[in-house]
Amino acid sequence: MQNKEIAEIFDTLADLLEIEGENPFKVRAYRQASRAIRSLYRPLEEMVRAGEDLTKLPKIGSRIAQKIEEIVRTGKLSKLEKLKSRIPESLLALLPIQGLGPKRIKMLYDALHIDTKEALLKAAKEHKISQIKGFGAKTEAQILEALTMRKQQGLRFLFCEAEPYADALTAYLQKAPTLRRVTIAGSYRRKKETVGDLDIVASATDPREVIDYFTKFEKSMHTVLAGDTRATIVLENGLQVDLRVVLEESWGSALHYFTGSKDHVIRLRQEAVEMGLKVNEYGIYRADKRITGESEEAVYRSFGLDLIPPELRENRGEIEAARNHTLPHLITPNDIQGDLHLHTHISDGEESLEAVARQAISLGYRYIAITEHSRSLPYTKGAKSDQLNRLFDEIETWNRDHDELYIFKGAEIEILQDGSLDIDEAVLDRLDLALGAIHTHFSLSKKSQTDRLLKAIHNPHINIIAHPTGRLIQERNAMEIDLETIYRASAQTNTILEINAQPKRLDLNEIQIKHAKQFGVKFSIASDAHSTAEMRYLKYGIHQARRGWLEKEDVINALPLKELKSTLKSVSSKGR
DNA sequence: GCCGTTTTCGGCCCGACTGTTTTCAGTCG
Repeated sequence: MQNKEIAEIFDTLADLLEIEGENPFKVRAYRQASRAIRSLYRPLEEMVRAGEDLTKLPKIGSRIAQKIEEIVRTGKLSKLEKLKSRIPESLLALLPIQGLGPKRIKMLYDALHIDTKEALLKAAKEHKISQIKGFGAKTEAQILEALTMRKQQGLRFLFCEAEPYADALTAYLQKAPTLRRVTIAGSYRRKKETVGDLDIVASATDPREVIDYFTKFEKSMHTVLAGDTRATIVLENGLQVDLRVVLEESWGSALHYFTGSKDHVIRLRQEAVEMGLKVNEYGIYRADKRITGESEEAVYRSFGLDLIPPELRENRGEIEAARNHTLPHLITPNDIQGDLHLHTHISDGEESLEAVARQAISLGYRYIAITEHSRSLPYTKGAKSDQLNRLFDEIETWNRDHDELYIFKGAEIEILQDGSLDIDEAVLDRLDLALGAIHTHFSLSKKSQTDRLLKAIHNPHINIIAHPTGRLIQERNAMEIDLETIYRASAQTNTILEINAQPKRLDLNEIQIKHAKQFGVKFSIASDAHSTAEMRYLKYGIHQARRGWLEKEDVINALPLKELKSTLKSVSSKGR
């Protein structure tokens, strides 16, 4: 039982209890516990087995600790099972529908026994919903419409999918009448790997004018709501966009509030209450007197905190660090000196060595590594030894003729099921840099998978473990691995862990990165590009690294060429 | 159900918008 699954049980419990009408604070306690569990480094299963005191964890008290123990022991939670016998679990599918919350779902169920989307659709079409007390024709129409929207399916967009729309909206809004400033806030500003919607904050002398202008955006399909200071539209691709417009004096407070995360903001508001202050999106107030709110710096300063970068605002220790002036100096794109995971048309890439090298130069890199797949993978068109040898000759020629960019002779070597490497010894000897990677057998037992990776980590030829957990966002779960063991072994052998920047991978994730760093692990942020265009993906890896609290010193491809070369040598002398 | 240098009881962030209310509940962020 993974932490994620335990967290899901508490989410389900919270949702069903809320529909049943349970005390909202109790419901929230379960949700907070769920979020806390998702942020944990260590598997709860392991902690329970070791008899550790779970109530030491934030948001976990004695009652929830007992429930976690029950879940780990039996795989189920009897309280939830009993609840399901009173309320059909299928009602949960109705919660994401815009405009439907727990109260109305309960009313629909009590009045018409609606317990599925299909039943809801049928009732709406037959105009039965508008006849229920508390519902009307507009609500019925709204439900019908919401049933066809993407958001109600609970789907999130990859950051890079939202990006072009974010850019287009920013450019569009900059021309809005009376506008002063505009910024995309929310999870997009925090650089999360996926975003549920776009939150935009603007300041203007006449907010209403900006709202009107916003709803006329050409890619808007539908206006969900539009008031004096707020509006919501849905774009052609189903992406929902919320705009909030404030006066210039509230810019900082509004930006802070709409950047979130929710946990971060609530935490600060709780502290505000203790300090006798009130915080809302318009400013910070003592009694009824407004103290500040014009900038984010000022907002944090009024709490005695340093400015916290958006990527860290998750209530995972950043507030304490800001108070102690120990926030990390996060790595920036300018720190990156090169990209250590790249493909050309020799394996499954699209372009030539020359094209990749030229692109690297235009990106300002000092070095790159070409890392073709080793032979065993049919779908990745693994390179044969003679092909690799010719490629390496070509690289050596390049390095002889060019000073501006150094190319490492690399390979992405398949780690076989037993942990051995799928590559010819002769090729191995010519490599400057070897990535070890897993592309098959994702569902081995935790023990076998961990042993498989450990063997590769201890292999003196392997410098970097590429996309260590194998997850694909919204497609494939991370492999079951004992990550602490992997971090410890990586640190001990100076084996680098990759932060793979492919938008669907972003592997390791931010929680794993932050945890691994505590073990002394070093990282490579790499694009894994299969075309020159994809080389720009590296920035998504930087997002992830920043969310994982990484500094320049944690990242080997922020090193100058000479130091990187000696670092790679020290890796291949591991275990000797 | 969690939490605690004012507390082991009594709090729990705060506000906008909509529809169906006849003064506000529900939903959302």
